[in-house]
Amino acid sequence: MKTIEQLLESKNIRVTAMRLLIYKFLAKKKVAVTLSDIENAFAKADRTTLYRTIKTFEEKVIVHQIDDGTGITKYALCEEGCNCDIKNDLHLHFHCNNCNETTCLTDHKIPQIKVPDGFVSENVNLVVKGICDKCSG
Amino acid sequence: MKTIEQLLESKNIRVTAMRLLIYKFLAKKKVAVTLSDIENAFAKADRTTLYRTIKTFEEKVIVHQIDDGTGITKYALCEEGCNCDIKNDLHLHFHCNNCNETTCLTDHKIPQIKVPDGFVSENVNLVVKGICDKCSG
DNA sequence: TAGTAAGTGCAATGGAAGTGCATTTGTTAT
DNA sequence: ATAACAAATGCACTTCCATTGCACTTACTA
Ligand SMILES: [Mn+2]
Ligand SMILES: [Mn+2]
Ligand SMILES: [Zn+2]
Ligand SMILES: [Zn+2]
Repeated sequence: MKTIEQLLESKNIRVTAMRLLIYKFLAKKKVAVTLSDIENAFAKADRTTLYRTIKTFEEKVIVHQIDDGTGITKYALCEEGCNCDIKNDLHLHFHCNNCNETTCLTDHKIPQIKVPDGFVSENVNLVVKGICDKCSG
Repeated sequence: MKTIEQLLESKNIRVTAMRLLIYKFLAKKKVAVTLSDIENAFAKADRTTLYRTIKTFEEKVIVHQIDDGTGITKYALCEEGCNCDIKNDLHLHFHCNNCNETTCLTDHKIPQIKVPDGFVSENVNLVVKGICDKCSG
């Protein structure tokens, strides 16, 4: 089990207070977060810093981006050893129409999708919408 | 085979010049279009009119919206007898990473997706990304 | 410890989406 | 046909998220 510091160093980005805080925030959350979620959590920090931090995390494959169709991009921590950099996430995402939260279903892999002749599939984005476990209870 | 006029009337919306033009534009295109594609095609018309026309078409299930992950919503004509109103499209969409065009694969239906216990699936958005037939040739 | 590269904060921009209201156009009833 | 009404259009404005330029500060490294 790596520390966050070790993780950041292994990705060749500097360890800063802000990055540690944001990483911990993401780790604590069990659902994907928007930039404004982060802004609300760190009201004292500048938006741009938070924005660029998350972009750096994305670039270094510490988080992955999720487009759940709400029009607002969300982010969630990557699994260790994921290959978010090659393909998009192989796991699927669930967006709750009730609480509006988006969850990584990390152990639900996306099935093989057939495309017509001439088309080459490189990656697949799959978002299931419905009612999440917390809301359906 | 219905005329466009008959189609619009059957959906209880008025036949106007603009609507006919936009419908024909969509029919001519074999790929999904953005609002600004339409704006470019009808530079003389007001943006709002185009916007509201496409929203009306969407509401009346003449077009369906496609979120291909580019951040810009696209639209494409519905098939006759589709049920875009109930679930999202059952067919899948292909986004070309080369030409940036999005195609309806109308006869490629989305497979059944399993979700964990407690989650209820209502609809599914599936976008395959890669190289389209025109670009892979 | 000086120099350099990276990170942060502030201000401004841009694009897409959406709304209020006045005007025009089409439909319907007299 | 014409008045009355409803729907469609055009213009102006707004909001929200994403993104960038530049100055300043902080962290690494020779
Ligand atoms: Mn995920
Ligand atoms: Mn489609
Ligand atoms: Zn929920
Ligand atoms: Zn292509």
